[in-house]
Amino acid sequence: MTSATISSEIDRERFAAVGRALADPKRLCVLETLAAGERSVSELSRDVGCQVPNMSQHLAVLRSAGLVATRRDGTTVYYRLADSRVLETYRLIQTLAR
Amino acid sequence: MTSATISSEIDRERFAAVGRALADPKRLCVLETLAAGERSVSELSRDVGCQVPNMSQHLAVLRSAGLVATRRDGTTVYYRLADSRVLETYRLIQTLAR
DNA sequence: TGACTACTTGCGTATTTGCGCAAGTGATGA
DNA sequence: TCATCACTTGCGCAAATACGCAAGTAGTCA
Repeated sequence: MTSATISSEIDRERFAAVGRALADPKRLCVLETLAAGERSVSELSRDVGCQVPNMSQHLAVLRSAGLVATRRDGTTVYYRLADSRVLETYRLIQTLAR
Repeated sequence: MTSATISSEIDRERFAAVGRALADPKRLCVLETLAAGERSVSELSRDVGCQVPNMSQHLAVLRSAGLVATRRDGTTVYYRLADSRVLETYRLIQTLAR
């Protein structure tokens, strides 16, 4: 099939939320880091280069878009990619950006 | 390969521009419409349901992200999807949005 | 219970984005 | 050249977003 299914406005709003999650370089950096394995918030904060509260907010965006998942161990929260399609999508976007 | 390549900040900025282009429901509606074939600005404006200047701005975003291409015929500008990967990416995003 | 670590949330601010409306540009045809 | 159609650009405003900093919450351990 070459033609697209026409979505409802409500569905497009959800799809756009995924787009928004992918619309910030710091969040993309998070995805790249998580591709190597799960990381805590403070680790991500250090690797990406921003403050912990700011990282927490970025992670909330990724999380509510369903791109990352979490696991708690004691006081530490570990984030991971929610699905292999996340990286697949990001790679496609990379090839798309000329 | 499962691990991701770490990009430069400059590259991630370009990738994020693609994300931003995909971050608005009206622009996603444009992509769905263009999946059926090229359309003029006024046609898109009518189909998507917004004013022509607004559509022109949305198209500029999609264009500068490299997602759509144009062809001029007289006074009419026809827009089309720039690449089959655009729709491929959008479909992946659709499956990703739970 | 109290101190500590790890993270989240609230708040104020600067920047960006989407939109409507008006004005500008560019190609066509009388 | 002038009028017209199709589109783009400029401008002002409201809403959304990213950020830093302060405060709050949650789990652990003495």
